[in-house]
Amino acid sequence: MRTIRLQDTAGGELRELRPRVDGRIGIYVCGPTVYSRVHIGNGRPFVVFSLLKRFLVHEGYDVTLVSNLTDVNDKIYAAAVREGVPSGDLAVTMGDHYRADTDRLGLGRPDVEPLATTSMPAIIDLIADLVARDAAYAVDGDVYFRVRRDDRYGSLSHRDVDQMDQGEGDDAPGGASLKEDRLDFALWKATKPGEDTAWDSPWGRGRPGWHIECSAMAEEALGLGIEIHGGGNDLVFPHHENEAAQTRCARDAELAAIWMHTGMLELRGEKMSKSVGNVLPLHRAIDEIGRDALVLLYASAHYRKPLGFDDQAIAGAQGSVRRLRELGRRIATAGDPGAADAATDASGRPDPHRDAFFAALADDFNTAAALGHLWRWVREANGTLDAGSPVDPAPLREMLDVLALADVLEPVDGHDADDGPDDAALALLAARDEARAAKDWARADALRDELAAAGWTVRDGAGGAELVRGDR
RNA sequence: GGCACCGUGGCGGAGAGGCUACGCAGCGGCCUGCAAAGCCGUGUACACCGGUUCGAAUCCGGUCGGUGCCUCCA
Repeated sequence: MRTIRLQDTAGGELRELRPRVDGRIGIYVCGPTVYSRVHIGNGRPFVVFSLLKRFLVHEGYDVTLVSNLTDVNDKIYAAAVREGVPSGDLAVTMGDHYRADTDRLGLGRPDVEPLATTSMPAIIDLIADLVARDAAYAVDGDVYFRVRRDDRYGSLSHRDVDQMDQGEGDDAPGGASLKEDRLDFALWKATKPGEDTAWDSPWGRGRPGWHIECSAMAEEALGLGIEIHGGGNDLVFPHHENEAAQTRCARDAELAAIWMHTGMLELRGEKMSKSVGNVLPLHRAIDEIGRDALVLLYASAHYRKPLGFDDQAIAGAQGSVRRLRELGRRIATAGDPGAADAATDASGRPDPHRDAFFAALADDFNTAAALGHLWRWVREANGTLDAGSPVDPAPLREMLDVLALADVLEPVDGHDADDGPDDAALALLAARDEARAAKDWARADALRDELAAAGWTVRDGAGGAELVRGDR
């Protein structure tokens, strides 16, 4: 196993990944609040942590990826009222959409996907523990977390509690606050008129606050000191700060060893978010861009950096996928060079590009740098093929597999069953061969145009002409 | 205002004191009847101004511009 280092938001520096139990890694990622279809910005953590899991599995770890769905919350109530449906129904519908949309990414599912609504016992227990420890207090059916009780509050997001306190703004727009301190936040909220779901608790009927559910679900699924806790960097404060504080005060232990945060997607230099209105829904992105190009696009930037999404970037990713496909096709037609170990080339030498690829991933999961090495491999392979030698695709497949892109090497190219040229196309090709033999270039070119219209690209090679599926 | 961070060639995007990735697009060449594909080559790229250094895109200071969070947000 390689030494793997990841940037920890709390420490602000690279931290070595050290499993609590040898060979086992737990990852908890904050998933979406299911009140509408997810967009490609929401998709980034899903992709990043799914790919990270693939990499860790490749490295020999037994990985458990847990990602929750927040299915009770103000936004869901509001959206349900707008649409005139029960909030529980809306959450179920949108949860189903979320799973279906992310399924289409082809990255598999997280191992566990807990729901807030089915985690109530753990949530209530955790709140009760906080109350018992005096880190939380109940008022009129609400329960609040006593922020100043946690002397390390602010350590994750690098904020000073006293400075936070100086901010302005109204605390409770609708009325007087029940909080002892304006920094305190709700663990449990008494049910209000207009809210159509509520659960019994020692403090009365109500529902959990947003932050507490993650502390409870994460601990329930993975225990304390989770190797990696992740999410978008817009969750650092207050969500993750609060999660960390809750667990710390309830358990005298840290919830996570490494806090990993993904950067925002940007459209025209602005964060993509529903409130800005510049969103591209994930399912539409998959339709329009293509699953492979989309995954490649996510992988093309380091996960912590902002990633610009524009037409040229999308076209670039699509072009890259085409090149990969083309190489896969060339390798397949060139024949089997004899199986070699994935870590060595066909002649038994170590494969430096493959090694550099995985080393880059071990260094703060730098998929962008890793791709750079993959492309060098691609270029060399093409050169080998140009020279007439076969190429062993095993190292390439190994690299692409970690990025969930190995399917581009499949000769069948996608899901169409009707692979292979039909008789009509083959007849046109034969006619063109004749015309070429007769040096009737005009006729040969006309036949090539006909083939193109039928969706076939003619490729003249040393072994004669062949037909390749044209680009859309 | 506070905290975190960013400004790299047409676009995307690595890197982080000397070796100036990579992809897409462009241009030139090889190959080809012509193309396509591939290969080779190619671009005054590191916001600006100072400083440190033998040497800075990389370090320090400042300036300008931008982003995120500080309220729900991946």
